Amino acid sequence: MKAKITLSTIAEHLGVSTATVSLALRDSSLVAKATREKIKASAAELGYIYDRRAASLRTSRSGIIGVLMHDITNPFYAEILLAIEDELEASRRIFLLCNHRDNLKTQTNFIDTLLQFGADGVIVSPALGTTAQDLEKIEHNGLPVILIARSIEGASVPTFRGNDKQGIQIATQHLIDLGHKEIAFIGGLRDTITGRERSDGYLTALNQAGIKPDPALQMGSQSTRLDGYESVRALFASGKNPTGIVCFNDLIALGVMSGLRSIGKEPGVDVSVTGYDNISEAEIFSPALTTIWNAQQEIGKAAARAMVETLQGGGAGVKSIYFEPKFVERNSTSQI
Amino acid sequence: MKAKITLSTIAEHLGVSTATVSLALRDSSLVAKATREKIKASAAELGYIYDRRAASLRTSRSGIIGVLMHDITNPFYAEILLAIEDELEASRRIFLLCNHRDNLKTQTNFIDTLLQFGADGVIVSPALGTTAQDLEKIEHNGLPVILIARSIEGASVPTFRGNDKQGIQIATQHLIDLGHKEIAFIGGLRDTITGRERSDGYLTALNQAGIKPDPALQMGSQSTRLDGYESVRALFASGKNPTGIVCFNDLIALGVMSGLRSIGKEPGVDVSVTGYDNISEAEIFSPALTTIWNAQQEIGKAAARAMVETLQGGGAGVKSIYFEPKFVERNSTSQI
DNA sequence: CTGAAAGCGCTTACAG
DNA sequence: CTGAAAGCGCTTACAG
Repeated sequence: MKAKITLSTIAEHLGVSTATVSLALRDSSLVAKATREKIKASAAELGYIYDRRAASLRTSRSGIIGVLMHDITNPFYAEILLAIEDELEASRRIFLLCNHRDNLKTQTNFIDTLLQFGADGVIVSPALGTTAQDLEKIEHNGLPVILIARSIEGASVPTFRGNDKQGIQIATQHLIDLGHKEIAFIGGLRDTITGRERSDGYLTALNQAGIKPDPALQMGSQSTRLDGYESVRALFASGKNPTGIVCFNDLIALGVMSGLRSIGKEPGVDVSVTGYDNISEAEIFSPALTTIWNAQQEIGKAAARAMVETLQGGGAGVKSIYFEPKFVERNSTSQI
Repeated sequence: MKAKITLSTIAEHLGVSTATVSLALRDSSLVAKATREKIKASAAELGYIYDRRAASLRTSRSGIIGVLMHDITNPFYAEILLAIEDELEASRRIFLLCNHRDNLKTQTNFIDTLLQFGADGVIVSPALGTTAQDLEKIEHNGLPVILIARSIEGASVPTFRGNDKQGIQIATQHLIDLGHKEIAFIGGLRDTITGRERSDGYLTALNQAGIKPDPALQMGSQSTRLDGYESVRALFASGKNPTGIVCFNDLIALGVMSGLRSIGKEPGVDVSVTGYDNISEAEIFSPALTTIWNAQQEIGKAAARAMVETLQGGGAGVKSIYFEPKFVERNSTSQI
């Protein structure tokens, strides 16, 4: 371990001031080109490491964007994250990631940490139970907030997500068009906005088709493969025999298809299954999953852009966007 | 947005010094209990936010641990991460995560960022092409390094991973014991240490059984579901007809099983498939995957503990561990 | 084009 | 038990 190299080390080394070194390293035209080159060369040679803590303390800008998500192991969020990453990279900002798994305490702790590090802004897919006041607290401390995937009632922050009710309605209608009458809806927590809206879309489609919804066919849960697997097994074990299943998301659908196989039913043949999101795996599963694209790439890109714009002072122009879902038909659904 | 509340705001407010406030907020017994209480109450009331940049600048400790991984969407790494998270939480440290996707440049950039923020240490699953010198550069800047999942030749840093050669040998032997003779090996990059060791384990088992390895049955690749899916389809399309497939990891195996189905072959019946890692999904896929447990929970826990120990000055006692793989038999393999 | 000086918000000897 | 003062490593007016 070596002694720390700072601006003054370089300044002394070359007989200039730290102000000059600081400006030169940021390539300011205030410093003569020759001096700049000399300083940069010296910095590289000495192995100088820029101290962001000091700089951030002085400027009160940190270049940090906090990103909070439910579950990065869910490809839907991973794909949003990729898009954010691509977008922020161009702006030379870095992001701190928190996987809160719908735990409000984890979310709160992380936000406190962001505040302590002087983060510039936060993009958040809010944990269950997040209130408009929670978001106001962040904004009150000077950080712009942007919501993705879930909206919060009463919050006046830009929000980027899909039109969930419409999306699930399309999926349900697709099964109805194929002749299905006993259609289950599996996954999603009813106390989230997405859970409610998707449930709504399902019920609306059934009602429009004159099918009476059966509460025993509606099973809420978290949204992992395991939840789908267990729910569908429980459903059939309870004596129900739906021929179509609308799933809250693709992960649930993949779990449901595995669960169906485990009880001797072939998905796409014996039971039709729809997903939601269109994660990349949907295409390569067998049977390939009929699903609804949930605009994850667009959501990530729009959120990151809106954040950068806001930080550059153009936040007034940022508007919430509800992306149109797109239907993707594959092999997991068929005529009854 | 309010004016910033600092130690001096509180100090002025109560007519004490900032030194006293600083000590009181960290609950130092140097400050009278009554004073402490008063200060804490005032801090809470004013909405004081501790400035870690300033503190870290002063103490040159940041409480940040960097964690670098190939791919957090791979549950193997996600499960390691969970274990690290649990362990670090207890020590009041936070971690910064980087998903480098085997891109050396992404890794380098992130490490530079860590250095700039004055991180205390780094736990890394190194990107392809990382050298012992790269790690030395980090240590040279005062950060202890701990490796997980992959080791680096010539590096003298603590490493926590499984015994890969042995693990794959067990899987291959299992297929041999079931009577398979045409056994493929799919996935993994041969230029990584894990890729080489697992390939080695496969070849060793075949050789011991007197089976001549066929190069056309060995397909290296990245390690996603999609890679498994495409590889197995290409393999059968090329005219080969293995009855058993040893996969580099579980994700590959899941992709392979989907790929088999897509060409009309039933995994576990027509073709036996083994995985590696034992991620949670292995158990709920249909057929449930026969695989090798790769100690991910243990790896994460050991790495985080070793890091905390090192930072507390007990690093001399930290030794590398190669965890024993465990065979888990399920339904994706059967007698030929 | 370059330098001297102040200050961001902490913590830590040191003095009393 | 409490306070005054220095200093961590930057950046930014300001002066020349």
